[in-house]
Amino acid sequence: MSPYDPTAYPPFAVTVDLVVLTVRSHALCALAVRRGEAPHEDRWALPGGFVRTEENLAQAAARELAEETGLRAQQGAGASPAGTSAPYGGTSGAHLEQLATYGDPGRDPRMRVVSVAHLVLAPDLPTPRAGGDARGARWAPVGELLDARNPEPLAFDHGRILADGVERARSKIEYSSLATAFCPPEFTVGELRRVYEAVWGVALDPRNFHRKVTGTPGFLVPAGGTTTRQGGRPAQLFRAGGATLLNPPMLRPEV
Amino acid sequence: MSPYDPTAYPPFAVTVDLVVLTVRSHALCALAVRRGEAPHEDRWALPGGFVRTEENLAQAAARELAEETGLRAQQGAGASPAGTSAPYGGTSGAHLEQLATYGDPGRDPRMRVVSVAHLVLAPDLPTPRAGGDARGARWAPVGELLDARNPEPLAFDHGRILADGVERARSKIEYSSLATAFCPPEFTVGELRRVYEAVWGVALDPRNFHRKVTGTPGFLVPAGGTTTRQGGRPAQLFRAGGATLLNPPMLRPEV
DNA sequence: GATCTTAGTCGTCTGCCTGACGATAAACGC
DNA sequence: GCGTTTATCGTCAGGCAGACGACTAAGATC
Repeated sequence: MSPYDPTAYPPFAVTVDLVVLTVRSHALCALAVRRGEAPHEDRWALPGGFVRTEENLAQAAARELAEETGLRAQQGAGASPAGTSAPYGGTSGAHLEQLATYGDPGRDPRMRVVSVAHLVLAPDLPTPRAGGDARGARWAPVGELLDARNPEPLAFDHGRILADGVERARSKIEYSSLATAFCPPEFTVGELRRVYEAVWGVALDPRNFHRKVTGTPGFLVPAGGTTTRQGGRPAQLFRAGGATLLNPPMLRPEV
Repeated sequence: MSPYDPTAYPPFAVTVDLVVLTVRSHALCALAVRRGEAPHEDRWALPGGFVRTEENLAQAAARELAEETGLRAQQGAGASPAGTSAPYGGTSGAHLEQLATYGDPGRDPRMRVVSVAHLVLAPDLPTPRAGGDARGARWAPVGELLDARNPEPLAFDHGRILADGVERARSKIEYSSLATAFCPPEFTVGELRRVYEAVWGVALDPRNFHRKVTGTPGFLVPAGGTTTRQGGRPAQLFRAGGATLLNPPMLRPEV
């Protein structure tokens, strides 16, 4: 077979962009970096970078994630649309799954760039160092980043990508146990509830929530201790169980 | 701003591949084409092709779809992961949404190719003509294409892509009204039920199904006639209503 | 040390939805 | 007419979620 004629197809650059979500102080936050180079120099954007020749898409996303946050990724089913979380028992890894691909001709003024966005769900982390070509990095509440009146909207089409990632996270914690990816290895029912409340932006009944999560087989396993770090009566500590799919799902209240 | 230095990133080719699903004679079928050129010449594959410079990903998918089937696509929310169907009132267009992106380094022996797979749901169509560089085209039951004992498995990683697309379709008709995309503009409750049965590969209770779909506001609107094309008592004809999300969802029986 | 505040946990009740049917209706072929 | 096929309406029991009462156990405050 002869080598493929490179004039027969248009050349593209392929990047990965990351929507890294976490919950801190009762708000859903995303990782944003301040760009250190053109285009959109000095504007906030999602972390990301070019895919290298020898790596696949998930590896590129994991590499960028490690470079920006030091997080090891627990990959879901890779490119699989219904990316299920790999079984794990409370390591400090974050959940990583492919989100969607964005390739409009004008989205990057330099050249034709196709970006494969990935979604990362991580427990609360310290403020990241600015890595690589970024001038700064911060956790920003998604409501603020997506606010149409924000004087510093995200660069490129990253606002759209972030919105898609947030919507994916919101719907996915309904029918999977992925909300535990926002929690430390051991957590209480109340902490898990505050994750749902922050991601959905609603208040949930503590009693019904407790009944639901403790009554779903395989969702939570007791870790054997208690904590009072939230104040009030000591709460039992749990670890994420092996179950990945919630059936019946956790219902998101209407409006 | 100076033009971007093309030596600073590795060049990729970007393609779209299509998982085109339909229901014919009670079986979920996918469109397969016989390749007319290397690599994998004469093997069955999913339809697809290179993305052109001036078009976005959804446009490329719609163009390939038209070239292979003559179908006009009703695009969902494009790259949006929760691609919702555009509102429409019974045209002959098919549903199109982005599925996932596949970019392992060795997936195409010619060069580094990143493929943005799209999912198309279409009503029953005549056997397509072989378009472009294909030697042939056919509707094949997905169970047959994905059977590990099939002596003619799909080329490249198209088996994996097809499996992901089928799983997406199976889960999506649970909580959306997308099953109507498999039906002609006017259809009966029984025809819709046979779509669910073919996609899920299960038998559903006609009485409970009827109660569910007619009781969900906005799912179906009466078209004002009846038909006996399925034999038996005449059935009311319906059109797809405006609702896209089914809440509560249609439950897929276990096992 | 009594009391207040904050959370966590266990129960109860009611309404909605689903699954498993029975029964009836309206066409067709013989 | 009679059996067959498909559509459509009803009934009933069980499961689950929302609303909410009651009790428990820690730290904070007076």
